[in-house]
Parts: sequence; structure tokens; C-alpha cells
Amino acid sequence: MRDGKPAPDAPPADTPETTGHDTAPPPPLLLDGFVPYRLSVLANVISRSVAAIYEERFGLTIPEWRVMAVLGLEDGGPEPVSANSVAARTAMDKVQVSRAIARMVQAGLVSRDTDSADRRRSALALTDKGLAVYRQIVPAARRYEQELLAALSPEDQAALDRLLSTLHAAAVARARAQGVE
Amino acid sequence: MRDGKPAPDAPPADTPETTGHDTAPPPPLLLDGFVPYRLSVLANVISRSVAAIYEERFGLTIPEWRVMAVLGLEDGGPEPVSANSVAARTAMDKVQVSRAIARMVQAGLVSRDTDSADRRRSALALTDKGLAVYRQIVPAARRYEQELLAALSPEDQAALDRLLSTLHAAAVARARAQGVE
DNA sequence: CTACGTTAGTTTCATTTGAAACCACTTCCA
DNA sequence: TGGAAGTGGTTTCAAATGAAACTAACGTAG
Repeated sequence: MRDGKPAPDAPPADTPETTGHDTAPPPPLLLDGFVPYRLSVLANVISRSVAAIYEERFGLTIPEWRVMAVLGLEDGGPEPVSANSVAARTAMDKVQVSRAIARMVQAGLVSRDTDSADRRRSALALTDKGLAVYRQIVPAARRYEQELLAALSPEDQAALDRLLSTLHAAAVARARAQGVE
Repeated sequence: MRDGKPAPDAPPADTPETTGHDTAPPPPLLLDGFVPYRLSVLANVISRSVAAIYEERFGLTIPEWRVMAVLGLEDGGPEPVSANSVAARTAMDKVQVSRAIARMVQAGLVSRDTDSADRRRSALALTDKGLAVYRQIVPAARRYEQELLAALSPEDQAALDRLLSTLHAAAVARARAQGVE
């Protein structure tokens, strides 16, 4: 149940740190009821499962899978895909992307040419081998997701969708305000 | 949006990897609609914010904060707290816990004695200094959580609570079945 | 056309992380 | 007693990560 939200502004008793000598102990905090902790644990469990699938069945890490997801999506489009645009679509920074791509090029899953229009940029694409992996991994990913979501009613699945979006927006806004880039 | 959820059981066309030579391209996957990805990104954004608070205001990392949360909770109880029991309550492994405790002992926040009943075990507790930090950090943590949850209606907060629990149970069950310990 | 500021991407280096090896102690059982 | 075998916790070593430095190419202002 957790404490039933007592109006947005917290009661004064909940913020004792204003007076350094006030020894009133704050109500202790149960980690298991703390949303950031729960989210972190949940995301970790799921990431491990997903990572295990990608790793053992396709030899890919999660960053690599993300790169693949973007390249597979863009496949056939006329616009050459740069590492930067991959980074923008994956919430990874350019170093992570660079490393993931390097491994995938090495493994023959991704082709990298210099974009002729701008020679700083690389033009990335899945190779045939990469595409073959992509065509297997996408259904595997969907299947895992479905297995997980099967624990939820359709309404709850919709609710989850909404909540994730709302929370993400709120968290990003809060982080910005806080100066965490 | 997203592909309009086509009944819990996926259509056969969605699992083509059974025939290696089937070249029918699977529908591409939008990372932004993929729950494991979204959860991971969300948890990361929040973790960064929380970590920034703990770090700049209290000089603590997240593992350290978790240790503190457990010790603060147990404070005054007659049972001496061992590193192992901390690990059990924090979803961290014993190495992480060991390192977090080492830093906190170093910083004078935690006292560590050998449990006289079992000299392998350590008896951990917050020092006065640690307790003082605890009493400030708990309200700060609560406040952050409240700011985040303020983006949700009370009903949505309740829904979130439920969904996190259900998903966690499902993910853990699935991971076990998969052999990811 | 040349010089400065910017962007794309990689590399380097220090730190963090994880797995396995490792001590110290306890427990089980002959 | 006196070993195995097991548990609590730390350490070691290798691999992953992140931040900042760096190279190369572009755009633009003189």
C-alpha cells in the first residue's frame, strides 16, 4: 500500500534536516518500497536475462544488439546511417557506440564505409550476415518481451506503457533541472 | 501507437527462425517500444539523478547508500548485522557489499567488529557520524521519490507499485527457468 | 585560401566491475 | 579429536566503463 500520498507538499515532520540538533529520528526507509531501488533491481534482472539470450544465442552484447536494432530498422533507407545517429536513437554515448560498432565490424555483422557526402561520418549498414542475425534476434527479443508481459493483463500492459513514458519524462525533466546532463 | 497488440499469443508469422532459409523479413523492432530497453533507460536516468544527490551531498555511492539504508533500519536491534545479511537485503553480491563497507568504515560511517558468536561474521553498525548522515539522507531520498511520483496520479502510483512487483516476480521466475542465477 | 571553431569518431588512461581464487573460521561426521 | 566440507568475507586479476584527449574533416569569417 505505501503511505497514501498526503497532498503534494510533504508534512513538516518529514523534513527534519533543517535543524542540525533535532534528534528526532526519521521514519526508517525500506529499500524494498523505494521506487528508484525497485526500478533498478527490476531493470537489472531483465537486462541479465536479455543479455544472456543475446550472448549465448547470437554472441551479442546489449549495446551491440541496440546498434543492430537501429541498423535493421534503417535498412534499405537511402540515408546512410552514422554512428552519431545510432547514438541518438539508443541512449548510448558515442564511445559506447563506437566500441559496439568496432566489435560488430570485426565480427562481420556490420559494414562501415566513409560517407562520401561528409568524410568524417561513417556509413553503417548490416551485412548479409548481420541481417541474418537480425532476422533471428528480433523475434527472440519480442518473444522474451511477450513472456514477460504475459504476467500482466492487457489493461496493465497499457498502464505500464503509459507509466514508463510519464516517469521517463518526469525523470528527465528532474535530471535536467538538477544539472545531470 | 506501437503495433496494436495482436492478442497475447503471437501470430505464427512472428517466429520465423525455425526455418533458417525463410527470408521473410520480420517486422522491424522499434527500440523505443521495447519494454526491456525502456526500463533500462528509465532506471538509468533515475539512478544518475539519485547518485548525483548522494554523491554531491553526502559523498556516498549508490551501493554505499544501500548499505546505509539497511544498517539504519536495523539500528538498535539486538541482532548484529553481517555483511551477508546486508547483501541479502540489497540485491548486491558479497563483493559489492564488502567494498561498500570497506569505504564506509574508512570514512568513519560504519563500525565493524567481529561477531563474537561467529568470528567469520562481522557485526556492522552505523557510527554516530553514519547515523547523522542517515538521518539526512533518508528524507532526501524520500523527497526525490516524491518529486518523481508527483507526475503520477495516486491511482497510477498504486498501479506502478503493483506493476513493479508483478514484473519483478515474472522476471525472476523467467530468469530462474532460463538458468540466469 | 588560411585560420579558427565545431563536429564525427577513436583512443588512451584511470577507475569500476565481476569472477574466481583465496584465507579464516565453523560445522559436520567418522 | 581430526579431518573434509561449507560459509563469511576479502583480495586478486582481467575485462568493461567513462571522461577526457586526440585526429580528421567540415564550415565559415576574414
